[in-house]
Amino acid sequence: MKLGREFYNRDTITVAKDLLGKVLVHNNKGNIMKGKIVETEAYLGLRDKAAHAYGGRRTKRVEVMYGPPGVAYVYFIYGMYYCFNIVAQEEGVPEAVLVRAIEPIESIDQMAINRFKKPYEELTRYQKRNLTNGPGKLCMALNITKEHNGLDLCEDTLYVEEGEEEDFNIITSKRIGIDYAEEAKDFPYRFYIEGNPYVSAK
DNA sequence: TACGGGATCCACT
DNA sequence: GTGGATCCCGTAT
Repeated sequence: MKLGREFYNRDTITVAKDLLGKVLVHNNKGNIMKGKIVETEAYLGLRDKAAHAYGGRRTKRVEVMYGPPGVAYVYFIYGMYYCFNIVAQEEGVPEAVLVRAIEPIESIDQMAINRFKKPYEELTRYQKRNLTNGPGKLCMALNITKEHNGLDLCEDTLYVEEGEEEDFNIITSKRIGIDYAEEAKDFPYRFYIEGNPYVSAK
C-alpha cells in the first residue's frame, strides 16, 4: 500500500517519525529494491540554520523543497555522494525529511553489487553492516541519483509503502554532520528505531 | 574501535 | 574559489 500525498502534507517532524518502519521502494528498470526506513532527520527550512532553505533561501538546488509534498529532493554532496530527502508540508513551505538509513528487505544482492560490486554472501561482516546505514550509502545501494531529484513519490518508480505491523521505540536525538549550524545543531530532529542494526549512529 | 585525512565536484558566492 | 545533511581506508590502540 503506497503512501499518498496526504501522508507527506503534514508537520515535518511528524512525517519524519511516521516514516520509520515504512518501506522505501525503488523500481529500478524492473528491478525492485526495498528497504525499511530506520533513521530519518527533519529539516525545517525557514527556522533551521542546518537546512538548505534556511531563512527562505531559494536557489535552483533547493527549489523542489518549495514544491508540493511527497516529492524527492536529492542533492549531491562532498563530491561523491547523494542524499535522499522527501519533501513535506504544503506547497511553498521548504521542509524535508532526510532518509539516513534503511534495512535491506528485497534485492539485497543488487544492493551489495551497487555498493561493493559483489553479491551479498561475498561481503565481509563489516561490509554487510555498512550496506545501507547512512544517507550516502543507501543512495548508492538503491541507485538513487540526481536523476531522481524532483520525482513524485506518488508515482511508481520511487515511493514509500506501508511496512509490517510491528512495535518499536523511537529514539530522538541531535542531527549528524551539521556542526556549522550554530544553535540548530542541537535541535532534536533526528529519529531512529531503537536497537536496529542499520542505524548509522547511536 | 577510534581517530584522521583524502576523495572529488557542483551549487553557491 | 570555497566547502559540504559523507564514506572509506590506513594507522594506532
